[in-house]
Amino acid sequence: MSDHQQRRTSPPSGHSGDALPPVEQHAQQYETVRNAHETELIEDYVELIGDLIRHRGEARAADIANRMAVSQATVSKMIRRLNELGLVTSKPYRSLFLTEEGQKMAETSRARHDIVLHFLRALGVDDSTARIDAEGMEHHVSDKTLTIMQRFTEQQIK
Amino acid sequence: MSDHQQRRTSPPSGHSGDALPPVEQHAQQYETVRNAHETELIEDYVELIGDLIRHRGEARAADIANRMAVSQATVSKMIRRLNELGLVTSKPYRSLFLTEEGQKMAETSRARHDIVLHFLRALGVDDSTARIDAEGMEHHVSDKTLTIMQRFTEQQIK
DNA sequence: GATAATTGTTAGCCAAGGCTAAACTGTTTG
DNA sequence: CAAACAGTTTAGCCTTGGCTAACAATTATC
Ligand SMILES: [Mn+2]
Ligand SMILES: [Mn+2]
Ligand SMILES: [Mn+2]
Ligand SMILES: [Mn+2]
Repeated sequence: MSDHQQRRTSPPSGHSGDALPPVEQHAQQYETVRNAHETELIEDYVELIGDLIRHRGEARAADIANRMAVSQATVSKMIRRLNELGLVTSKPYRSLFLTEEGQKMAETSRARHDIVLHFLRALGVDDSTARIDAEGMEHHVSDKTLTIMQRFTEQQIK
Repeated sequence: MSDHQQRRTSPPSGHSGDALPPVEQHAQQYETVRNAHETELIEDYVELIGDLIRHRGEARAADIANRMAVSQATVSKMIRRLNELGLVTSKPYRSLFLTEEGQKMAETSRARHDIVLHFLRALGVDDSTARIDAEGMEHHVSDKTLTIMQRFTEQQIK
């Protein structure tokens, strides 16, 4: 008698929940998430730099490190990357500036972040929870959903 | 005349938008996101393995690779990690099983995933967009927000 | 203006999560 | 039952994004 298991057992007929999506669609879900992960940290840096400039007049590495709860070395390394990507300009030991492209990204990210944050609040989530959730969710919300969120928030306010 | 810039310039008085949150709160936003990133891939694997077992009777590495759009080598390596974490059991060249702990995680992840997906649909997002957004958002939605989403979905259905 | 404190950089380490190429095992088929 | 095929594993490579420790530059203080 063989100890091999059958290669394809039939699904236990009475299983609950939705069916699995077709392979291609399922694959696209994960791919989209992986792509978002590649850009999200960049976006958060650029957005924060923009916010610091707007609210404080300048963006310094030490402030970024404090606000992100990350070492200064990590920030320094990331700034080099942002530089290479053409998003910020920086001279050694001086504060940071956004390039045209960086400003555009900062603006877009901030707008999206705000929509998600305001949506969560309109939904009834308390401010500090909303801020935490928005920081992560923002990178995974499609433009379509963003539009719907914005409409919802406006409805609630009226 | 010195070419030094002033170290602290005052904020351009007429800046738009919300104020920056206090440093500690701001830091916590980013920390929470970083923590979520450490577990989210693990959760997706475990959840998918659970789904494959439920819907297909077994979970094989090749199926995971196809559904995740990732190489088999990547899956193989990840399975070793899941093993070390005590989430799955596996014999070489055989299909996968979830441990007690793995089953618990699969169940929790699936429940959370479903709440987010159903919420997005209730909000008016089309199915395929909702699926993509939910796959990323789920890992960044707090329990508090999850509860609110669930209530919202139930309201819409009634 | 010398010294102390703060801020920024560099070097070198690590883990996670991708990949390709090559080897190996299990299953199916002629 | 041997060969071909499909599935799995391993080795080795790469990038990202963390860290610490040591050093360098700037700014503040006496
Ligand atoms: Mn943001
Ligand atoms: Mn963010
Ligand atoms: Mn999921
Ligand atoms: Mn997911």
